[in-house]
Amino acid sequence: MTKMSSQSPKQTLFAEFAAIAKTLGHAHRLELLEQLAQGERSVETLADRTGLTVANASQHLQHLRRAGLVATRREGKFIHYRLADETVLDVLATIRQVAERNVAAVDRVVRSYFHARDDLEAVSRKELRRRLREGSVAVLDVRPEDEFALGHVPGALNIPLRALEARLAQLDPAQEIVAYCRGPYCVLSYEAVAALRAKGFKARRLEDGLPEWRAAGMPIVVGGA
Amino acid sequence: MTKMSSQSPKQTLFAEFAAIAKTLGHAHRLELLEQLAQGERSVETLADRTGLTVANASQHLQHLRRAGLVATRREGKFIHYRLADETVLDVLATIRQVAERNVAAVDRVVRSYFHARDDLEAVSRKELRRRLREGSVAVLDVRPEDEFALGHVPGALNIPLRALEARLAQLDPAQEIVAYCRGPYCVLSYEAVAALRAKGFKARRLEDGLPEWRAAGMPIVVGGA
DNA sequence: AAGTTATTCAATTATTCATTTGAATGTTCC
DNA sequence: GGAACATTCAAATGAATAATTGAATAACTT
Repeated sequence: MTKMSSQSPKQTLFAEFAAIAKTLGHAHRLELLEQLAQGERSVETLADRTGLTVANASQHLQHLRRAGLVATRREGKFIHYRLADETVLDVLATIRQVAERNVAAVDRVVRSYFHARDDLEAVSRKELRRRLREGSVAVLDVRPEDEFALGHVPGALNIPLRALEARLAQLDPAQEIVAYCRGPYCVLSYEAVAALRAKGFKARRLEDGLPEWRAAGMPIVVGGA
Repeated sequence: MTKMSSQSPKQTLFAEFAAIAKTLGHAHRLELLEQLAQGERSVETLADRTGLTVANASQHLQHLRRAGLVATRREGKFIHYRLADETVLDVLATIRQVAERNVAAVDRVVRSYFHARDDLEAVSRKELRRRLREGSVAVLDVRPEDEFALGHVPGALNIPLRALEARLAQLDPAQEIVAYCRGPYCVLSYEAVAALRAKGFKARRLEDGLPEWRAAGMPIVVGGA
């Protein structure tokens, strides 16, 4: 990265910025970062979640670490990776923004697969916080248990999407339900809302997902089910 | 980019995001974008400013265009490139932020070459706007004439850095001077401030540069010297 | 100390990328 | 129409990157 000492300071900086961008320039690494946005993770877990081999995940993670995007912590035989910084999420968010605005293909996918927009309008973070205080809403976290354990919205009930059908009895049909999952492009909460509505529940999505909730400084509870 | 139709929507999106990031992952392209942040430019001008051959600049520009980061407009024999969107600047800014926070090499360069921090504290945009209204300050644009012509702070005097020494007489020694140039890592204004101070002027830098001023919604004047 | 497990390293192969060169478009000007 | 110019294209080169494999570390367990 910093081989040439004979370049101007500006060129040095641009080379470093480029190195960061280049590191973000791979779908697998973005997936790893999305996972890490939920919380700390071991290499094996990450490999599992992203469908990569352990060796391959390890390589990509090291790439991310060299670029300063993630950090590690050893605990026994495990090495836990985490995002280096909240600003990493900001970069991802701005890239999304550029893509949604300027890449037709992205706009198309987002429109067709995600926001069946007019239909499933999302609840804003502020609105959810207000209604949590009032107690006028039930919050449903449809992510896997372990992600829930790493942090969730206070008072949220954790029912992973695949278990939802079987556990409908735990939900109060009288109260409106707000479902959330991993982030803006996580389909879990969309599917949860669709499933709940089919069963006659009043349900909506939270805008984005837990990492964005956390990043916005909203309250988080850490710990078991 | 969009070859596989057999992937999930999320994977499609991540692949598109990665394509954008990868496009940003080259120092030359970042330099081109920095130039474009000043305003529209022809290929030859861009090649000139960045020290690239025309063919090479053209290739990189097309790469940027394919990624949706820049747009073009033909005018006679010239093809003018411009940023596709203001959000492109946001991505660059967040990458800078991550780099300054998490890459030691960047922090080092920024500290040593740029903010001789405590010494040359920058004027905020808001403060400059206020003082412009009051008329309690002289604004100095030290970029080349053509960049000045593409847009500048109202009332700014344009003296490119290399002409500064010769044109000191145009400046009022009684009034404080605020100098600016292309952006956070443009050295021109640092050097201008240093030069002015050496001559006994009271001078400070504007934070960042013109593109950021513009992006913040501050007033801009377009047109000749 | 030997075995187990999590992660990384090193070496290999296939692929993609950056740059240069010279030719090809498309536009203006005469 | 033909010369002059700005830009792009196509092909070729060398360099960098991604994924796989099997071996090497490093920590825990017994």
